[in-house]
Amino acid sequence: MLDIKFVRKNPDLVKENIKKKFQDHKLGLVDEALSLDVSLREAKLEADTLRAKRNNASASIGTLMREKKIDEANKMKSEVVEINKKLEKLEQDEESFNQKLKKIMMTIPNIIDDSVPIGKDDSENVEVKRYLEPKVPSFDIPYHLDIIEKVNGIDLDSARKVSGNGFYYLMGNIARLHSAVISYARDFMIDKGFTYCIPPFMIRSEVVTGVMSFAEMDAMMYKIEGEDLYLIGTSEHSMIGKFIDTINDKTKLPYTLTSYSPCFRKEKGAHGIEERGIYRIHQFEKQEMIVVCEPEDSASWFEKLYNHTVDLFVSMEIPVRSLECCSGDLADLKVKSIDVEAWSPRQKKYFEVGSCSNLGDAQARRLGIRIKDDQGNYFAHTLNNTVVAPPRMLIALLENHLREDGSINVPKVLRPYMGNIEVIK
RNA sequence: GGAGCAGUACUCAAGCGGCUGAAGAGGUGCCCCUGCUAAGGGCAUAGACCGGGAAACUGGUGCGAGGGUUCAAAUCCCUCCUGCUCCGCCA
Repeated sequence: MLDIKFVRKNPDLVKENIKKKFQDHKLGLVDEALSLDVSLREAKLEADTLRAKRNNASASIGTLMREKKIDEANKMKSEVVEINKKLEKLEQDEESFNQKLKKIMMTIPNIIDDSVPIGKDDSENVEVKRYLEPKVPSFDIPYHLDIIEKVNGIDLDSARKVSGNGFYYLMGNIARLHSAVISYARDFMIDKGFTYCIPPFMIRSEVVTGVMSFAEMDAMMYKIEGEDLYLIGTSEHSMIGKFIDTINDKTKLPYTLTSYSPCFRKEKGAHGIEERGIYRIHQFEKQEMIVVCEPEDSASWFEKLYNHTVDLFVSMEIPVRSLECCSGDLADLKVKSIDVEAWSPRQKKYFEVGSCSNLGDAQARRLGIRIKDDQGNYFAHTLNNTVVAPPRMLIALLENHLREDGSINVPKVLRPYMGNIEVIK
């Protein structure tokens, strides 16, 4: 969400940015917002003047009553009643202008970073760099589910019976591998100086509507019946929620947090649940990182964040690449975004295992996350990035560490978390 | 989950319909006094958000949140949230 003052001063820049994102249908919104802004300020000025009159009149009624000048007081009272009648309409206008303006401002995209490549959709995303050589072994790599089933690592039949499609029982060493990845990722991030955090897994509707749009909410969030609570779709929800409406002491920044949580998603719409496997499911676990920092530091944090994910995967000997989101594929709130993709030797292509975003001050403005110094206060910048989401990343791990006999090599860094097992058979 | 009490500025706290945008105390800052220390005196100290104005300045909102009653709400009523105490129930 942009600052309306910024739009007032730079309408052309805002329009230019919309064009860069190939959302020309939104161009009209800029002028619409500006004219609503004018109407809103006019209504506000008029209403404020009336409110000032009312405050004065009410104060003098008090004085008159004390002096027992009842008649005069009653006369004033009826004046105030008149003012209130006029105000009623004006206040409605104020409210409706404000709502409309806010709604439009929510859909005007954030100004993207100059470095973001221009492109229409995800087909024009740009590979930034590859890490480790993407190898294809001489033997065939089976579908990930088959790999896991061969080592008795999953029970989908029971999960379907107990919870339905989109759930799984991870079993034995695969379950252990899953936990090992989470534990390793946690320690990896702690070593990078992040503060480990286990957040609430349910959040109030107030927070939900703060951190996402209604459409997203409908497509993703599970509601707890009879409670004003939703299961989180990612720990980012609780982690950013932690900072809603806060004024943060400049000296305490940056906040660099890494959080663990299960994630619950309806996955309604677009893709749906895959029939076979653990690529897209209703419940998974994720280690996340978020940063709340000074505006001038967000660009450098962005670089650090996605590189942490890259380093983590490289340390597990999984080839990855960084892929920059082009302008057209970039979500409206984001200034810049890079996906980390892992190599799939089966599909002979990379697939997404993490996503790193710099939101600039857009999220902070929307949620009221501010920084205070002796000059005053201003909006923080926020960033978030996946450290690792094991069920999905397990696909990459299994495919890249599969041996010809169907056993799975445990990456060295994970062995301490696996009772020093070297191979899963 | 039940019962009771509470939520006011950096902190504690008074106020319980108009004279309160908020007494008082502490803290903090500046100044004075004191050989040093302990102590004392004076002055200042609501941040935030949204408007208007070239500016000086000025209007509005704001006493946990949201509604309501009233000419007028920190103050009365309702809902919710949070904290504390007791009971119940549990890892």
